[in-house]
Amino acid sequence: MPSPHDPRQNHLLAALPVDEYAHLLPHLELVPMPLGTLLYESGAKVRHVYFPTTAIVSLLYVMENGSSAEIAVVGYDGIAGISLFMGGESTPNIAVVQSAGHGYRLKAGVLLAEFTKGLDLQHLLLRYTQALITQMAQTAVCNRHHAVEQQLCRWLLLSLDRLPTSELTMTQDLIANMLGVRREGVTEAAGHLQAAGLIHYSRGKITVLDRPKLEARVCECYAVVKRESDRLLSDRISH
Amino acid sequence: MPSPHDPRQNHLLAALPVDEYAHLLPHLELVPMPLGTLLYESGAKVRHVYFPTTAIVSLLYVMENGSSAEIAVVGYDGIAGISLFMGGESTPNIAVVQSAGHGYRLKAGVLLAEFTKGLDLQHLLLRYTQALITQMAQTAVCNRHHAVEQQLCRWLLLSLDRLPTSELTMTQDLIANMLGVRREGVTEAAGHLQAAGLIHYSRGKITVLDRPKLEARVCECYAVVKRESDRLLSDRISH
DNA sequence: TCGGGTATGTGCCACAGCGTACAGACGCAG
DNA sequence: CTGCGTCTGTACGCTGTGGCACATACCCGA
Repeated sequence: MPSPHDPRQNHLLAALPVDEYAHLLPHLELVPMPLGTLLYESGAKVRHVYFPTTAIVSLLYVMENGSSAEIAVVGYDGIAGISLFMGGESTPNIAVVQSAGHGYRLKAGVLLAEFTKGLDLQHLLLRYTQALITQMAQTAVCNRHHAVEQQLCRWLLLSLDRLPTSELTMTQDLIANMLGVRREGVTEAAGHLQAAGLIHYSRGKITVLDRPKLEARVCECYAVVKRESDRLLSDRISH
Repeated sequence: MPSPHDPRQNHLLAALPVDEYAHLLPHLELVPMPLGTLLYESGAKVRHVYFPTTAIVSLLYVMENGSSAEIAVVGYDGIAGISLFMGGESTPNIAVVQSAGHGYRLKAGVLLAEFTKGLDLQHLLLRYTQALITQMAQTAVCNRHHAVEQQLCRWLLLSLDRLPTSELTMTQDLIANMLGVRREGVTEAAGHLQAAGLIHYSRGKITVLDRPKLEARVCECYAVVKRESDRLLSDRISH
């Protein structure tokens, strides 16, 4: 009988060849990741990296005045803590659990040792980092040019892609913090989407009813990120 | 008598230990980089990487409707073409010369071979990439929360940091394309700065008269990027 | 069952930025 | 010196979003 938890639910771990995976496996520690957990603080040294399986992690920048903006989002497709192997050990951003679930964590030293060998893990993590860079770049573009409603669509789709069901637990207030807009703006945009029958929500539960229509309404940013992620992280790793 | 052109004007090349630098040196090709040169197209395979010395390169995303937004800027502090060693070979962005000058380019294969050895060059490029990530993330934040005038200040300071003089050749129209705003918005913001005696400009020449006051008026984004770049790329590389 | 906290809906005003149009101002080529 | 193209300045209305205030709806626990 298979365990409900398996590190290979994370796509990066799943893409590793068996021998490299075997090196990491004894060190992978299953951790619950409840909503709101702070994985990294701004400027703090990274002690563990996290491979989410069912949780979703949000990378945020918090401004001096307290308002915030989401930079990128990480789910079972990725890893939180790239500054470790990029060599900086910390970033000015924070990482917060946006959707509760589980993940596997690894002590910094273990990952670094394996990364330094320069084998498949390194290639994989660097390609993933490039996908993350694309996501950040597109976030910048979207923040510049697109309306709140479109950004909400993008955000919903990015979350949906990282969840097993089409229901997400997330208040409008939290979404507003992620997007860096007013809560009322989210209320209004979500009202439109609900009126059009694309979603249903009530008190922190959002259900996506019609994903195709959502994709029809989103800005090009979503597709750019999706296409690039698929390209970079198709299971066949090309060297 | 020293040549006016020296690869070590580029800080990444300058930070390399002599033996690794020696491997690259025979392959480094001095190239003029006139204003507007397209170094990479969206999705095109990277054939060369560029180490600017006196030129400045802008990484842009161009939307389907033709409008654009700057993602990050690269000068003598960096390298254009990170997708090569990150493993993706291409990105959805373009790279354009924003300020004319020179740089050294290297064939993709040469850089990749040296990068794969996993020595100082690799560490250096990855740390630089992290600095670039910070710049992108902060661009996203700035686009979300800050006014055009502050973004103009940030843009001027980022450019100034990568130039030898305090004069930049750049029409307001071009700046507007970079920032992804209207030309009139730049005119207005620049008018304020000129009235306050911070800058002087006329027909494509902008002279910064009072940098300290410019730094006083810029949003926190500039300092975040600067601090992180300095931290990651101080000449002593820590392993 | 009732109360209090939380989540959502709505309205109002202010204003920055967009789209558009057009008027100077400057510089270079002829 | 003249004319034309380019760059910069200014004005107008419009809309999306921010800041604020408050009303309603829902849930959970006492």
